[in-house]
Amino acid sequence: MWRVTQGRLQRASYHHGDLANALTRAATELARHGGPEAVVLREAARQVGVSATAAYRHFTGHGDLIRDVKQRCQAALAEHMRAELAAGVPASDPHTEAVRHLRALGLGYIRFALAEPGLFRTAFCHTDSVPHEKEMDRSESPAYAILADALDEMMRLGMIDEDRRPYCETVAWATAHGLATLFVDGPLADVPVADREAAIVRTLDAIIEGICRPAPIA
Amino acid sequence: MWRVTQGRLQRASYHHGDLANALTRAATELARHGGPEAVVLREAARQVGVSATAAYRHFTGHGDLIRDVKQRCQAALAEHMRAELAAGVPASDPHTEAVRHLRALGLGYIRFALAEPGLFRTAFCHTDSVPHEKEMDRSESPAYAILADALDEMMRLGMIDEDRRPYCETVAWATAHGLATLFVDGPLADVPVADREAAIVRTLDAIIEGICRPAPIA
DNA sequence: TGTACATCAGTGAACGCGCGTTCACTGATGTAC
DNA sequence: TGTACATCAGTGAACGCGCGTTCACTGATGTAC
Repeated sequence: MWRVTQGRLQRASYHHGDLANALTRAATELARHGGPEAVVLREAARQVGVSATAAYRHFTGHGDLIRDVKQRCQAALAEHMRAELAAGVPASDPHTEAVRHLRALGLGYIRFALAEPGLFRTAFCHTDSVPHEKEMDRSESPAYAILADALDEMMRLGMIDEDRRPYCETVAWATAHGLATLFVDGPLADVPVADREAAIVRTLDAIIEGICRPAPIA
Repeated sequence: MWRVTQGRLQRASYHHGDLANALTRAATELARHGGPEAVVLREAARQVGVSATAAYRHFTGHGDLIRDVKQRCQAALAEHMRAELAAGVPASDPHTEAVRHLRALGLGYIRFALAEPGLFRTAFCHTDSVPHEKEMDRSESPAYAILADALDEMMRLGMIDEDRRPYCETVAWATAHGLATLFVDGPLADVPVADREAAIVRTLDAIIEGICRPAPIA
């Protein structure tokens, strides 16, 4: 599909063959380095070595392109969480194992945000939502499913009371998300790494306790 | 300073008298309705009824203007939190009162975000940080001080162990911030109001417990 | 009390930029006969 | 096995937009004498 001519990389054929993917990939790379603002249709085309107009054969426009990029970023986040979970050592005690799951997901979330701030910001960037076109259901996200499973398991083990089970996903998600955005994007971006790490551990500890324990406070 | 001539509001004098403030106020109004992207120097000048060039007598440029707007937004958030706290009934029991403080601050944070999404997003918008110009110290924020005081009080009352006191501000902040951004900006923007309210209550409960209780979990 | 003059705070026209998008087009591909 | 032709996937030039910003300017204000 490509060949080197006079020291320059050129397309061998007039037709690209996989332009839609190539554009999305290039646009994702732009997002990686500059966040959602950097996702520019013309620049993506430039990177691929194609005229800007060519993009319109595969996307209805800029909004269509960035939607794809956003989904890739969300998928990358989910994959990172899954990997963090897989990297740990399973515990034999089911209680410990359930907590490990929760902690790994939270840590994976935050680690991804810190490692790939551009992709993270893009995954949650503000796009003019198209009301008739359905938003990706969060229950379809593999990471969300793992989280829900971990919480279900905790309930089955008696670590979470049945009446306190609802909305636990949101509790966990909000905590990880807040931590990530404050450190990546926000006012806590400048705190020293050691403090940041301590705050992350402390926060994950606190939220796990908050989810697990019954409520003895008025 | 202003008079009505032929049914149109016109400046009575060539000099405005308070243009810097007027521009910041107009720009904040833009932020209120459209978030940080809507803070456009030319539009602010238009709203005030002044040429765009006039702004450069009072701001070095667009970045300077939006920095001021951002600070206003942060101040508005802090004020909202303070008001939420003041609106509640103080409890005689110091334990209950300390918890009330924590909850009111969190609730004020989230309520502000939901009531004024544009201002909230602007308060935390990504601005090219000027390294030599010092970022506003968060300990200067009145809301942050109230939070820290509430946590100190809890420690004094024995509700928080001394060794678990550090980073509690971050724990609380992250939770409220995550909740706010997910609901305002993010993937949870479409959940029904009843679910949203329940999730908020549940999350605040959980985080307060997570902060207060000692850790019986391995 | 008046007047010259420096300074301050506005004006309007214009520039350059890069974007998303449209247009009329052309080269490549595949299919019917 | 060739060939006509519809269709697909690219091209390059151009448009309009609104922005931030600069320029040379002018009207208003205040101050020294």
